[in-house]
Order: sequence, then C-alpha cells, then structure tokens
Amino acid sequence: MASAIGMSESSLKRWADNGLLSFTRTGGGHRRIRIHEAIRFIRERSIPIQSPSAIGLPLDFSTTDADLDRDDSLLEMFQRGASDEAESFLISRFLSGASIAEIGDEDIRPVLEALGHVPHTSEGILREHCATQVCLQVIERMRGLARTEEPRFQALGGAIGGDVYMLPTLLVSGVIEELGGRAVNLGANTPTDSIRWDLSNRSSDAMPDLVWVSVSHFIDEHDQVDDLLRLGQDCVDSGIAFFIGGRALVGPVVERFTGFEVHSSLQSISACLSSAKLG
Amino acid sequence: MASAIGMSESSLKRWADNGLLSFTRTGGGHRRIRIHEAIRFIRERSIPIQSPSAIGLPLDFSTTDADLDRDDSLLEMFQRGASDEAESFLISRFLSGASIAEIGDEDIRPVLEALGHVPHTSEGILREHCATQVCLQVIERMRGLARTEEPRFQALGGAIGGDVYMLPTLLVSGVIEELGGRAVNLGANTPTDSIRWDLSNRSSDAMPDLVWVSVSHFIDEHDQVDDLLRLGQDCVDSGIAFFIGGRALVGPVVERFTGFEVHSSLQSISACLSSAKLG
DNA sequence: AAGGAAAACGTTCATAACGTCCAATTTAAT
DNA sequence: ATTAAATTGGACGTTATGAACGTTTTCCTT
Repeated sequence: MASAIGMSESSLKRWADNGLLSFTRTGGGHRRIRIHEAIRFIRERSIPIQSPSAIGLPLDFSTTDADLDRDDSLLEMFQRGASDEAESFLISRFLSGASIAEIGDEDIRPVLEALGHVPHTSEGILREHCATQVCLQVIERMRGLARTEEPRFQALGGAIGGDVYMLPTLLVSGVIEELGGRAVNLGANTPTDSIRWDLSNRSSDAMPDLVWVSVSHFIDEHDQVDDLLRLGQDCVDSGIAFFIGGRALVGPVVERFTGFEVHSSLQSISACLSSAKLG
Repeated sequence: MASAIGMSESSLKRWADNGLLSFTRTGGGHRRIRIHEAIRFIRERSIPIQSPSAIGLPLDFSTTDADLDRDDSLLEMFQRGASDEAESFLISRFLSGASIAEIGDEDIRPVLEALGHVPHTSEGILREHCATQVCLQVIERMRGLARTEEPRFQALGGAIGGDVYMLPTLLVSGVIEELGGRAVNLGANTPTDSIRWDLSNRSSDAMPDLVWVSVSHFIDEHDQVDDLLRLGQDCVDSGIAFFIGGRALVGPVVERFTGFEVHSSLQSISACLSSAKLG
C-alpha cells in the first residue's frame, strides 16, 4: 500500500511516525493512509509517481517531458487530438504540486482561449469540444483527489443564466475544495434567482459561507448586473462572502460592483480564500 | 453488515474474535455487532466510513420503513437538496456491484426526468441543476474507477448539435469504459460534421471502433437526421460500429434509421457491446 | 410456509506490513 | 578536508491482511 511511490518502505514508515504523513492504525497495527493524505504528501514534496495504479490512478506518466514549454505543448497536444497525453500532462502537473488555481490560470485558460479563437470549422469545433471535455474530466478528478473529509466551510455557486460555460465554475469549485471547503456547483446557466431562492429557504445552520458566480457572458448586461447586485446584497446581509468573476467582467461594468469582490483569476480567489476566515 | 468500513471481512472477523470489537452471537453462530460498538470502534480508530448507508447512519430512521423504492428515495434526496446523501447513495450502488448502465437507466434517468418535469420555478431549476451536477460528478468518478489500462477498443461520440444535455453522452462514455473500451466524449452540442471530419482525417490505425451519438433534442429534425444518416453511412463504410440513441429518438423518426442500431437504454448499449466483437 | 438469493461462517495461504537494527549515503559544521 | 549528524534503504524474523474456498445461516419474496 505504501511503497509504490518510488520511495523505500522504511522512509515512508519513518515519515509517517514523525508526523509528516498522518495515518490511522488498523486493528492489527498496520498504518492506514488515506488517499487524499497521500496525494497531499506527494504533491507537497513533488515526489514522482512510480506506479500510479497502486494508489488508484489509472494513468501512465511515462510520456511527460518536462522540458517542453507548458502552454505550447498542451495546446499542441490538443491540436493533434492527443487527449490522453493532455490528460496525463495535466494530472502530473497537479501531482507535482501545482494548485488547481495555477493549472486553471496558467495551463487551461490560455489553451482554451487559443482553441476558441480559431474559426468555427468542423475541426475547430472538434478540437475545442475535445479539449473542454478532457479539462472537465481532469478538474473533476483533481477535485476528488484534493477533497478533504471534513470541510472547513461550505460554498455554493455556478455560472450566471445564459452562460453555457461549465469550466470556469467547475474550476472555482475545485479551488474551493482544494483549500478545504466543500463546494456545491450548480453548473452553467443557473439563474441568479435560483441561488437567492436557495439562500432564503435554508435553515440558518445549513447556510453556505461563500457564494460565487461566474460570468463568461451576459445576455442582458444591465438586468443581469442588477440581479447580481441583489444577490450580492442578500449575501452580505446574511454574512456570506460573495465572489464574482469571469471573462465578461472587464471594462466599465466592473465599476458597478464596487464594494464586492471581483476576481480576475483563480489565483486571486485562492489567495483571498486562504487569508479569509470562513465557516 | 460488517464491511461498511474499508476493511476486509476477514480482518473484521479476526478483530472481533480477538476482542477488539465486542459482539454477540446469533443462534446460528453469526456475529452481531451493536451499532454503539461499531461507532465506538470507528471513532477510536478514526476509520473513514466507506458507505454510511451500510451501517444505517444517514437515513434509516426505522429499519422497517427502509424498503422504499430506490427511485423515490434518490428523488427525495435531490428534492430536499441533500446532494451529499445522493452522491454517497449512487457511489455505494456502484461499489456494491451495479453497472453504470443500470444506475443510469434505473436510478439517474427517472430522477432527472421527474425533476425536469416540474414547473420552471427558481426552486425547480435549482434542484435540477444541483442533481445534474451531482450526477455528472458521480458518473465521472465511476468512469475513472471502472477504466481499464489497456482498452479493448476505441470509441468516439457526443450529443448532436443543438442538444445541450451532457449527462446522456457522459453516461454512454461511462458504459463503454466500464466494458473495457476507451471513450472520447465530445460532450454536448457537437455538430455531426465535426465527427465526420475527424473520421476522414485520422490515420487508419487510429480509427475508433465505435461512434455514438446522443440525441435528446432536435433543432431541425429533417436536416439533422440526414446528417446522422450520412455519418452512419461513413461509419459503416469504414467498418465502424455506429450507435444512436436518446430521448428524441421515439416515434416515426426511428423509421428513418432502419439498418442502424437505435438504442433506447444504456443497458441495451451495454448488452450489444458485450456480445459484439470490437477492436 | 417454502424456497432461493445474499450474506456470514470457518478455514487456509500467499503476500504485505510490522518493528528493529545497521550499513551506506547524503548534508552540515568544524 | 575531516568529522559529526542526519537521512536513507535494505535485511531480518514476526505478525496482520485480504482473497479464496465450500458450507451454513439469514433474509426477502412469493
């Protein structure tokens, strides 16, 4: 169970006994390490994985040449249609210590923007769809690996009504769970009113500590900003942190959100959550 | 009764016999462990609970009432907003041996249909979104767990252009991977032409063995069926299996697909794949 | 009340993890 | 450059684990 990560059994035992790696004991006295703790440790020390299948990661990372430039190589993988390689690349980035926020900001976002800007030919659409699906899978996987059993705070969010992009809001939920929270992601195209309904119908002990809304695209900017401001005000009134962000929140429209947290990157959300005291 | 925690039956028997876990015997000699004792043991060792429902923790107020219909109880969880419960319910269904096809047909589909048929109030939308996201997460997770390292065949597919439902096509990819294949899911709203482009631009050794298309909704039935028939013909010409299915494929339109595999359930796909010889 | 599926029984056995000791290596300080 | 301290990884006999097997008990449906 332990010595499948390229280190000797002795070292692992010593690290565990010295408290670097938390574990529980079985009835017979064997050390039992939880998956998310193992992943945490692996990521913290950037330990290369020897046999991924031993800890339930059915991927081989033999193809990862770290010499290549990150963005170019990931983009190039997707353009070639090599989705398996792209998947391994992203997972190995995660396991070698990069945070979901970093991977989202620095790997995924530029690549999907590049793929989205090509003309909408059959090939262009194919590549974009394929890349989007791979990223969704990978983020979902990372989220599962990073998830803690006892969340420190609760969060609720999604993408605004009319916005069909699932990735940004999924990334936010991943960032939240990586930081020890539990995120309920309502996905794309979620009317602001649904979130407000939820907040006003929950018992006070089930209230989230954070609400986020991702805005990649406005259908009706004026009205939707009004809706968002109402939701933001509701949150503030209930003592709930309120984060918004997304591609559509640039330029003059940002002015209307003075007093609220408008984030332009996942890492900004991550930094803000680490310093804030929630829950 | 015993193996609700992540330990083997043997170990639990040994621990019980060694006195680490007190129990009484039934007339026939079976060990009977009281709930208090199980809880004490679990807390003492801080063992993570694998499937809480197996020891009656989350719901199970009265064991006599526990014979609720599966669908009703999952639906009820989603209606209450208890997404955590729903998630563990579905995962434990999978871990206890149900196939992805069964879970999709018998648990997920009826529940989402029920949730989709309520009026589109704020609450209705909220519940549907939340349920959809939970199901996406869970299926993704199952897919990862079921995936084999050396796929027996390759598959490619997605939902037709204009169809925004991600779940059906994700379920199909899960069923395929559970049966030993590797599925590239192009997701919702994928134009048929993108798939055709892909097929005509691949090297012959990288050809998929199966193409699937999910059709929950037609934008322009006549033209889209034409497109699908063209794609189907391309596949047949290249010796590729071609599966279609989905909510929109009912009634007279099915007639137009004579000669092709039209599936009305995941289990039908699963059965067909098991018997077919692909790759 | 009967019959059949599912679960627990007891047993055995290869494998993996236990604790401990020690040599080899790396790192830091003199 | 030399010594001291710390980290590593292997070796050892011992114990725990989990999977297999055929048998028996329980539970659920009819």
